[in-house]
Amino acid sequence: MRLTTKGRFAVTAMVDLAMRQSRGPVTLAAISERQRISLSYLEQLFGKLRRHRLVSSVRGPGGGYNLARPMQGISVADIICAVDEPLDATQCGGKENCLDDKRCMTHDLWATLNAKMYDYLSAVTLADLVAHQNGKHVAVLHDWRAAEETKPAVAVAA
Amino acid sequence: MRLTTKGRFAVTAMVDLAMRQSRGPVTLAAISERQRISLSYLEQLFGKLRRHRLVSSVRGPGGGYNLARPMQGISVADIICAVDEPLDATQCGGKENCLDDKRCMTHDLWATLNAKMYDYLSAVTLADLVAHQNGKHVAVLHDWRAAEETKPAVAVAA
DNA sequence: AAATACTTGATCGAATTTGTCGGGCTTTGC
DNA sequence: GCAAAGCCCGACAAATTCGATCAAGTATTT
Repeated sequence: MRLTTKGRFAVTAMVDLAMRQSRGPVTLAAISERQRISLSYLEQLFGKLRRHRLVSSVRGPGGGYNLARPMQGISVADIICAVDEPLDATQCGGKENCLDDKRCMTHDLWATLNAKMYDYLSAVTLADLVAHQNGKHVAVLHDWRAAEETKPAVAVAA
Repeated sequence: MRLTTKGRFAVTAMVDLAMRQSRGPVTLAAISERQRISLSYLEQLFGKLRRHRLVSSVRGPGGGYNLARPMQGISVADIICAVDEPLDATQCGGKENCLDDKRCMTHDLWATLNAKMYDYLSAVTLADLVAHQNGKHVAVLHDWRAAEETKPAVAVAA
């Protein structure tokens, strides 16, 4: 799972959409203005989001986009995967013949790390982000890590 | 914090280095061959890693690179930050005047999410990855999330 | 029913980033 | 001095990012 500005834009736009869709379809032009994202870019992003069934569109005046599911059912990981499609490319191509002998170090390494990132981002839903945005306390966004007893060798100062 | 293939390459190379540096300096040519990363690219990467004091170099025959600190003190986040320098660019430029009224949604949103990713990747050290590579069980790479009682609203099926 | 405004949908293009190749230079052990 | 290595640079293709323009669909108005 890659984590780029593209995914950020998509998540930002989706949060904006989630916060307003109670008042009917939301236009990309409005999101573009509020979030300062180029309209053209949003169009591409929402094209992918629509093809991945995360949003549905209503054309014509008064139209715009709606969430395809309740926002409790849409995770950050869903959004990022939708816009960042080519999610694999572990450089070995997913096969195991990546290196001479056994499967390359990279493969297992990143598979593990990727799974962790994915786990976390799957646990954060649009509803969580909207609640956080409204000043509420959201568990996933604060005490996600285990208590002290499972904390590993702590990282060095950044 | 961005998460791109560049960072992956750097981490892979650093794990390779960590696994062999007990036998003295490791040459980029050797890493290049083992990990199938272009030598020139490795040079660029290690240039940054050296400038960020994560590795030190020894010139001349028999030379190569060493870790600048023990591998327990080098986190994945350190490596990624070193090679991905322009880490900010939250599109609002770090200021708070990014949107009309209050600081833009994006800012706070990604600051939070970023901090989580960073926290996690800071907790994983080169030593952890090497141990995992050697088939040992490493806590951070498995049960990182809190026990059931703190688990938040669970994510939807992917 | 036709015109029109609004909004999605698709295609193209420039700018940036990735990753590779090649060369030349410097340091240093032999 | 020679060869092994780091170091630095510029050129390059490929992929990604970001933006602009045009085409198509639909509700409202006339």
